[in-house]
Amino acid sequence: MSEPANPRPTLAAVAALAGVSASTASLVFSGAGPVSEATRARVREAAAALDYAGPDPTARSLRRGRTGVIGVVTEDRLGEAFRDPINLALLDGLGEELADEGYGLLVLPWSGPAGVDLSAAPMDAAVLLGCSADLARSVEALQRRRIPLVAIEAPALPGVVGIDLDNAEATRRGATLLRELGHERVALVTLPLDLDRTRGPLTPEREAAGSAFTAAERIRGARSVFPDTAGISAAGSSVAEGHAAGLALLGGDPAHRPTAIIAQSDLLAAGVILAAEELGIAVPDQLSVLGFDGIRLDGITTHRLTTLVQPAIEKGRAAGRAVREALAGGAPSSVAFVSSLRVGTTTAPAP
Amino acid sequence: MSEPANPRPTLAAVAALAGVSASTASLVFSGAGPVSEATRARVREAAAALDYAGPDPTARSLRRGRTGVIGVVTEDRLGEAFRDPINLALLDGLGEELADEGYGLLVLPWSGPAGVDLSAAPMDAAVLLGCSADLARSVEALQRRRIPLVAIEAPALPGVVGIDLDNAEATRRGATLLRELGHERVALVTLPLDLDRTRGPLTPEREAAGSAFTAAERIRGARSVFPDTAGISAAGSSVAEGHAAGLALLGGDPAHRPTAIIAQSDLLAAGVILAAEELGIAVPDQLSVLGFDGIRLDGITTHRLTTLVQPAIEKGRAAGRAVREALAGGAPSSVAFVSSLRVGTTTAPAP
DNA sequence: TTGTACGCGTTATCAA
DNA sequence: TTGATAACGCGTACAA
Repeated sequence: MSEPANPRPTLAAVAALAGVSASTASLVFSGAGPVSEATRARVREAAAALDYAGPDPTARSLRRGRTGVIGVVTEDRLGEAFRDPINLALLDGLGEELADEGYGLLVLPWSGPAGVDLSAAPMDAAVLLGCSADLARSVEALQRRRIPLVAIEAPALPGVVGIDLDNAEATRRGATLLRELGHERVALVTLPLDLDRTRGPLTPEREAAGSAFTAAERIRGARSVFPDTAGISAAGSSVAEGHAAGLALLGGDPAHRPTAIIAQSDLLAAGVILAAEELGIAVPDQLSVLGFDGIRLDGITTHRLTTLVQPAIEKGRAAGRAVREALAGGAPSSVAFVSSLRVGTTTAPAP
Repeated sequence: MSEPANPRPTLAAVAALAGVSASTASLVFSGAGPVSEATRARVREAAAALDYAGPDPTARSLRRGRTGVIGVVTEDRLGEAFRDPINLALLDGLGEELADEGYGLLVLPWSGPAGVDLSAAPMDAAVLLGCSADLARSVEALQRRRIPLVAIEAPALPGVVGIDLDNAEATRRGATLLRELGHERVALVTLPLDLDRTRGPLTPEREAAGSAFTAAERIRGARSVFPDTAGISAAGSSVAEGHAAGLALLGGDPAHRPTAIIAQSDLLAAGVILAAEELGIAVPDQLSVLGFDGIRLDGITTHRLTTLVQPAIEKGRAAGRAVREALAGGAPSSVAFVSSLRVGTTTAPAP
């Protein structure tokens, strides 16, 4: 006398128990269409009796042609991708525009051939978060599915809505400030150049082989002011990485050591400052440090970082709105955001 | 002469073009079943000609009864939930066990009635991340769907696999250390007590009304050593919140001010230390600080925090494994993890 | 090795 | 206001 398995009841079962047709029962749950109070009550009763959870999402998706899911394609391991405050802000913005509208966000860590199969994940649209590397391949796989695609800071691609940032121009403005302060020996601490994310000195070969769009753009902006600037590419956007890069750049002969460092993120910049302090190099008197992002650095440093503030949440919102517009049948256009230079206490005239 | 719309081709269309039946074409894409090289090639060709992206995920899900999606139910706004390093570590662990197996993670921010509809999201199983509040209601909605449920640090619930932590016992061990060091005036800085997340002094009313399981357990552990300990509940797990709480607790008369503070997270503890330093209170000589979590505090503080190290990634992995086991037809059992006290440089004998 | 038949659980359309 | 019918796009017995 074993308890019978209790399989998921179907709409048909509920309808049968209520003594109505499946289509009528469907109306009760979807709310679309006129149903008499009496039958509505009977159907609800039957549903309760069977412990019916409502229409099966998969069947509904198939029938309606919509899943209510938006894919968010990230390049990294999951935790890694979301350790970047900028991506978190983006997620917040996306959430405001999408999750609050009832969409779920399907996070798809995708690095090249590994990871989730982009062509098999159920979704109505996709947002590409940090996929500048190998972007083309993932876009290709997704475009075949005829779903709207939104890419954050990626090279322009036909049929893909871009949410862009003035990475080169903004960095150029920051570099110009340093130049005006008299700096000549300037070094770079960049974001990872590619999927490998290995820390190491910038070389023409490594830069050429790099696939990270944002990093490359910011390098370009810096070089437009300091043409031959060298530096180090970090293995991630973190205080620890900035610290390591800072030690490497600042450990040498004081006469030749850089008087300013352009870091490609605020976390990297904070790490550089930490390294400088450890080495007894005063910021900003002996070393100016420029960041990028404009995030809050609670507790990490007491300096007010000079940095390029980017509208990260706005970028997420714009991406979310683009998705909604596309799903509504519209043809959203790309958006370009601009960063603003916020001068803090980490930049000063060259010593 | 407008370009005709290019609708998503179906498997049937591909089959037709290739001159085979739909079922044969299906075999080509699923790989299951023997197909001659010749027909396989013809089907692939037809698919290429039509720019076919592969079987429709939704239809496939309906037919197979699996979506390949695991829901991750979070309590907060998205960015907020992932700003907690512990949740990030959990996500990493989950990713290792699930994303690497091809599952996508569907992030569902759910706070009470608002947010995504849990009964409408397509998923094969769900992991409840920080849903101790209002847990019962979300579990109810999900259990009707007959999908496996895994809850991280939640009150035991029938039919839900628990991934638990010794929050009370671990805190008790930390508190015991403080007691042995001679501390008597001890204050708490707790995680948010409920969904409201308002910062404020602990009162019996607020504690009773609180719904956050982890916070309550850790309070319980602390009180088992210091029965009447009061304190402040933070509005989140961040350095800034810890800082604010620290200022409030330490600003008073030195003769009555606490000599030790038990913070319920490392970020809160770091904030408390910052506040103490601002007030000229030396850590650990004049104030001992205890954290919880055992995360890396790169750059935030130079102290080595005395804290309770919890195996966060392991928790995520365990949750992922439980999901896989349940999906494979097994009956995974709950797992209880233990934290270990790591004594650093932020605790010392009471002054 | 290939094709036929059927159903997965819904919802849209239309007629009653 | 309700019900019958037909898809949605695919996978899987089973038969050929």
